[in-house]
Amino acid sequence: MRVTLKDIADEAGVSMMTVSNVVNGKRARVSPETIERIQRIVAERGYVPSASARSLAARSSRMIGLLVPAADEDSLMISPHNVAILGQIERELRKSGYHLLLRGIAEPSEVAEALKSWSLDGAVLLGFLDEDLDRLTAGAVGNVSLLAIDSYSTNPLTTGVRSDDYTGALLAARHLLDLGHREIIFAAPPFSSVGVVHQRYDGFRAAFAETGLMWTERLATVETTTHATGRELGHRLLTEHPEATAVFATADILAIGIMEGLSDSGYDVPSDVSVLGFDNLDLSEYVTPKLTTIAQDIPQKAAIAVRRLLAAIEQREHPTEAVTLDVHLIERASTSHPRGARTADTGADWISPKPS
Amino acid sequence: MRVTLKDIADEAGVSMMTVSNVVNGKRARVSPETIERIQRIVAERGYVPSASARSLAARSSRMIGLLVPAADEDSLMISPHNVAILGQIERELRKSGYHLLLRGIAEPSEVAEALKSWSLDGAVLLGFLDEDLDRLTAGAVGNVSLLAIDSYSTNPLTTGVRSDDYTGALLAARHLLDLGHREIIFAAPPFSSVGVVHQRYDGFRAAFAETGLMWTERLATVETTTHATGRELGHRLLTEHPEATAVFATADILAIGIMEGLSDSGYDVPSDVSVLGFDNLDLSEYVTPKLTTIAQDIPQKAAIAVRRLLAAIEQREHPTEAVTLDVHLIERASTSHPRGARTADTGADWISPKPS
DNA sequence: CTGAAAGCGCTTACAG
DNA sequence: CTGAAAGCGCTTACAG
Repeated sequence: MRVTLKDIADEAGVSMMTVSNVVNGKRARVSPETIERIQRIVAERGYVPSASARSLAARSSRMIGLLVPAADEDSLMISPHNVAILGQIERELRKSGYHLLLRGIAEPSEVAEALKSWSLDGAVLLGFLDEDLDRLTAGAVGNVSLLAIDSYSTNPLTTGVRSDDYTGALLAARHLLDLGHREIIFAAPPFSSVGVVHQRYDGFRAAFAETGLMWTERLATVETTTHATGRELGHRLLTEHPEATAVFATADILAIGIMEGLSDSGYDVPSDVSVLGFDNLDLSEYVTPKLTTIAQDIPQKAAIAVRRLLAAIEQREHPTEAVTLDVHLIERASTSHPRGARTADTGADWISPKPS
Repeated sequence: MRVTLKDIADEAGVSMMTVSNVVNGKRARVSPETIERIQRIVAERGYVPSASARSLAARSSRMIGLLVPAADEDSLMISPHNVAILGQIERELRKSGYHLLLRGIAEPSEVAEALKSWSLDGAVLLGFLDEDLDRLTAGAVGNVSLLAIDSYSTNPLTTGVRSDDYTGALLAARHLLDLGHREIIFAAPPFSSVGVVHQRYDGFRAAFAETGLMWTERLATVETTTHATGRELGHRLLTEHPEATAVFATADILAIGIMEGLSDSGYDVPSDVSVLGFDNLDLSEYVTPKLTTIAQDIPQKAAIAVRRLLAAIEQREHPTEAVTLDVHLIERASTSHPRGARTADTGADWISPKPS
């Protein structure tokens, strides 16, 4: 039923080895005529090599794992940012003749399991916290290449590829400072001393330091980075921080939730409070007002990640230097100069909203 | 280096077969003590079976392909709707011990190629047009189960799982008719006589028929279902259809673009034009005004798809009856009664919008 | 309840 | 430039 190497070899009157060489593009070892004849037969018979057999014999699968966090009973929570990454990663792998195994990871041991089970040549870790990386890579075999997206971990088993989070936050804070804001809230999920959010925290504070100002610690913490928690934060923001005139949120989706929460509570963005995000999701242009944010080059991030991973795999070398990609500010309508006074009664001293 | 079945067998003093039976849960054939001893050794040694070897020997991979359209040089275009589906599919497969190969399909032949190469047990086709399904499944081998999401194709090789698109559009049109609208535009990508959009077209017209009204054919066609094309449509909508008071768009993302285009052109939604979408994306609650839309149960759609696919695989039967899932209307702020007169000057005869 | 043998479809040295 | 043989790590009948 299935067409095999042997079938092709028999029909072509050559050995399996020769067919194998042709199929795998090792043409130096075969005469041109033989190559052509074999290729014709392959096409005619619709021969497709068995990836399992190849993996088994060659100890390499040409398959890469894309590992993402998954609570045990939950669906994969793929953020809009990570969807874009995923799509690009698949494309880059496909272009290079690799396949992609998508796998949700509920427990650390599952990383090693996936790696071993399918003899994966490598894996991309997407969406994990740096704090968890060591535990996750614990059982990884020596010869698989691991790459973590958005990681600042110094874990020697993984390479990191990320945007310049420090500079992004610096640009964000600078923008708000330039507009005249002084009381700026840093809205973020809980963060430790390592990782993306901490970098943004550092960059944010650095902007104050530059200008000689002191940043009064105004952290607003959300449990998770979602629209819902952002909205909730928006509701209580000016109650808890009545002096605030601006918010920098570490993600667009969070910023958008905050804008809605503020709006619910009768505040206007940006005239009462400026809001600035991070990611430049498509979504940030769909909301009202359009979100000022920090843009990362997501396709480039994914492309570089794949290229580095494949380089490591194919040359059997493990580059450990991380890569950091540029970011820039995109100014839209959610930030403006601060007002002197503020009132929760939007009807009072009414300011003409931008035509929506 | 790698721990194999044989290693475990040797250490346990039994045959490979016995270990294989234990690992695969065929416990009826092994004594309890042996089972326990083997399981202990497996855990100690960190034995993970080789999926390639198993696939090769068993002619079944326990791997399912998730096949999505991909232009050759493009990244996977995964719509928000399909992201949700993807996450759920991965979860359901994982729960059942299957793995997921994610693959972009640029040419029809790649479907058969992916299927054969990895000896996939089955595949889910996500995001393809019904028109293309026959061509895509052409080279599919007999024993793989194929399932198409959102398909009305009668292709005998595939099962379809979809939402009740006809009823969804019916509910949408009824809602607008009930509000008093008569001049309603049907905004959609180009569609043929089969498939999701056509179903919605039929349901839409059926609502008019119910009430004894005639629907004057007011089709507004967009090239693709995206925010950008929607916005563009919004710009020209009332120029091309000055009598229109409402729009039903076949997707939320399109509806949201249309709202923005209308707004750009100085029209107010819903007081000038009501807009109604389809999908109930998270996004539909983030925009202003919040979008009235038709909700589908996406997790259920994915879960049922996987369950049916696995049932077909494990029982070696090919159910061909398609499944249709319920939908319902979610009324938010983008629809309201039509106005008698209309003017591009939103300030004119102002109607109080629903509190957002 | 347990085992020995054949075979799944390839690739990898090693020869010539 | 081409080939014969061994082996990758499993499962599948078939025996006992």
